[in-house]
Amino acid sequence: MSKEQDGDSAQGRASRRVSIRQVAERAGVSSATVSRVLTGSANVRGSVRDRVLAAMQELNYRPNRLAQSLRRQHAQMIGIVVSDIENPHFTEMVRAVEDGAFRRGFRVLLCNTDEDPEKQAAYLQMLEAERVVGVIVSPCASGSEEVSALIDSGIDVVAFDRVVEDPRADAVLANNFDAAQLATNHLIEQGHTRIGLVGGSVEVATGAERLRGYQAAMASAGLEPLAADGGFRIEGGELATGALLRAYPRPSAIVVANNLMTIGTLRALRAASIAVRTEMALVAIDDPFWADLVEPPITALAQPVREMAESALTLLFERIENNRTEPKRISFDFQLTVRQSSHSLARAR
Amino acid sequence: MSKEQDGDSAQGRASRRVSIRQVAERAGVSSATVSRVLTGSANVRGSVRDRVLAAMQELNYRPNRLAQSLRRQHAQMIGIVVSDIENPHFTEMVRAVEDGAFRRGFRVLLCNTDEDPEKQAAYLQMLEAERVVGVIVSPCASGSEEVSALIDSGIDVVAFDRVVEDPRADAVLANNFDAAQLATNHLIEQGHTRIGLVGGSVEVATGAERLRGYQAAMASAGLEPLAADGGFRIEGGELATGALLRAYPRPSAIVVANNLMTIGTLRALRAASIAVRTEMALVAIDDPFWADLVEPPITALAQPVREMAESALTLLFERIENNRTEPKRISFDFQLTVRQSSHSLARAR
DNA sequence: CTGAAAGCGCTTACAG
DNA sequence: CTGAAAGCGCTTACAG
Repeated sequence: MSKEQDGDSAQGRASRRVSIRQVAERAGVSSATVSRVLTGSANVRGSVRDRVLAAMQELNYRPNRLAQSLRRQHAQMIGIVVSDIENPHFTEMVRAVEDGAFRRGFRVLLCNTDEDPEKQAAYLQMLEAERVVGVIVSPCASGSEEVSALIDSGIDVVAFDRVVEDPRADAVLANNFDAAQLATNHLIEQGHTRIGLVGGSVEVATGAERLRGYQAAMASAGLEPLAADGGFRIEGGELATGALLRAYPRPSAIVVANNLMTIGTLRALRAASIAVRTEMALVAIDDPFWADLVEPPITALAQPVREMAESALTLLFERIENNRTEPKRISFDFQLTVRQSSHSLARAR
Repeated sequence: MSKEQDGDSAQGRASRRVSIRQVAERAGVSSATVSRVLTGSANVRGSVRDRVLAAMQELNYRPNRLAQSLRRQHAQMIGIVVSDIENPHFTEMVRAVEDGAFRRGFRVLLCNTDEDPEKQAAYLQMLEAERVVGVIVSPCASGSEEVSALIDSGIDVVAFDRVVEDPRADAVLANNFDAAQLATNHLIEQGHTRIGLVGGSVEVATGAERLRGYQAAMASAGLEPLAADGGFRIEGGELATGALLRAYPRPSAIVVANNLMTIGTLRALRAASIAVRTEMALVAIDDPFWADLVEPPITALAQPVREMAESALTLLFERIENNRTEPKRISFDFQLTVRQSSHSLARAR
């Protein structure tokens, strides 16, 4: 009822938005004062403040972020650029980033690139036009130009998973080389000698590093490497696994370089009626939630994605709020969880 | 090199942004004209247009979305409000929405509510302040006030999965009653008579509808219903399954009302050393990508999430671009995929 | 087809 | 502590 009494009651679609000005009028102060109580930046006399607050309430005032942002020269937003949010690795990362951003009063603009350099470029430029304060990006090949433009224009960027060329950016990385080496060594310790790799794209840094870690482990054990490229995707993993199965002698164990390809590998194995564990040992890099749901549960190397995401946010806000400028790079270790898919060859017999 | 020649070469962090004004000066036209070539809204003489374009190029001009949006009174953005993007159902939905929004030149603001009414309220108000053009929301209990405020202020909303109270909103729904009924009937046809339900929260419409569908199927077969509330979450599903297992006589089949709870059910069954299929038949509502990865593969009812998301976008843009005002409501059927987890009782013996 | 001018709704030195 | 005023970078009637 009280709502309806207001002179210019706001109902229906085309209702006039109430701005700082009408609040000021009703409270009998200047719009500058209203703005001051809004931002809490300057001191305002208690009684005046109360009048303003009351006026806001009565008029159902909502600040206009667009105006605030234009005035402040940036939006209270960060951009997240990932290749595909349907990859559980990024789903988790995005979830953690969203959470931390919300707590800090920032919104999140979601950008999927599909590993497409053009889409990435479009999104990066868009983020610049949108004047976000920062972006967390897991860059696909190239795109270094747009990243530099972003930084040039004063937007902070932290690279996630993969480095960007611009040395001014921060980076949160995982020790991919170590992970692949660890995975491979684990299988070697179980007595395997014919160990294949379903690897990711070597054009992507993570793919190349995981390949090298695998190769290093094989080399120092005096074993012959056997790698196929699965391009980090489900179908690729399926095809790559098929290729490994056709090798002679057929490997007795496989390291799979990410969670998506692991799905492909499981499919290929099922299609070929090859039993995981008894006929083919498996270690997966990435430890998605379904790794212990499948039968047998999969031995996996987990990245501390949540921690990594929080670290990325921390890095970002150190720049935004504390004006840090010297770039930082943080690396995280994977953690091996041994489940049933990687067995000792001895015991399997 | 040519970049460096510009009088006020823009380098380093604090570089002055180039605006429409400097472009206008360099091209020897008014800023109005620059704006016109920018928007493409009005005709501009060819030669003038070329001069402007050239000036933009030379100065590396980037339009300021913040200013555009303030002037136009809305941001080229839509908001997506879901309970949790880590639920594969929403992951897929968000992915599809992002895709369609990008194609239409819109950005996506991601909002996770965690089913928390306060967080949802905060996000809904934020979306209003941000002046997005529309929001797709899978609302948690309540929140109807903020939704109405959104619509009052001219922002279009379409409800996803669950209806909102405000009759002005569009809705994209799934036939939850039918799905649960179908799932239950499938198990009845296999000869099961003791069929439990791991249900979702009844405060949520989808939870209540799925429960009713289950109850209807049981009733018309003259069977006694046995339902436990799993709250649509993994742990809840685990607990609810535990409760069903303690019932006497123990059910020989379970319908699980969403994908998260199915994970919980699988865990509970494993913990109790009860074999899926031979000792406990299973039908899951939702068909996540891992449903055919587990052993045995799970019989599941899939929602056409992608289609539903596209439908939601279509609805939204009908309002935004074609000014449709009468509300629409679209329903989608689930599709049953029979896999190995639901067996005929006869054959199992 | 083009320009001068007003204005979107805020914030923030600058005075007092 | 408070107000008048300028300005963030655009767009869009209004004239011509």
